[in-house]
Amino acid sequence: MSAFWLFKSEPDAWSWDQMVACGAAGTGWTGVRNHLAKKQMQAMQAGDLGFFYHSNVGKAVVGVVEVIKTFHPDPTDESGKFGMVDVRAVEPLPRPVTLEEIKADARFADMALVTNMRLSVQPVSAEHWNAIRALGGL
DNA sequence: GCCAACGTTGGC
DNA sequence: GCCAACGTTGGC
Repeated sequence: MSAFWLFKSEPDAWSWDQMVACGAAGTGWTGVRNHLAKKQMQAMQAGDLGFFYHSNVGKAVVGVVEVIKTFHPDPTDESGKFGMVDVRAVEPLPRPVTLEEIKADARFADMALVTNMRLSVQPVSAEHWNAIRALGGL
């Protein structure tokens, strides 16, 4: 059974539009320098789906991505300690789901986005996945 | 731009 | 191996 994830990115650094521009070939999710986030990526399988979340500017889930390559070295990591997965854009949410909405909804009280907001790559339960998709109009 | 939360580093 | 200092993230 495949799992669900959430990838955070500051749109100034890497935006959904840039993700879409990479097309089916996707791109490496570089730059993760956190061991807990690394652990999440090591658990990912090709075909797993994730939300693309814009932090800081927008603060909303804006799209769906698919993991297309499992954990492998991150060329931007000089220490060699971390790594990345490759992801591609699948589809945008017709209506972005904002952090404000997620925080206001009791269903998401135990979601990592709320309880551990600083984790940049996090797992999402099937319940949360379906609820946010529905809020986003998918 | 500020600051709280949290992770990491480095001295002991 | 502990813990204080420091750096970074990210909401506000």
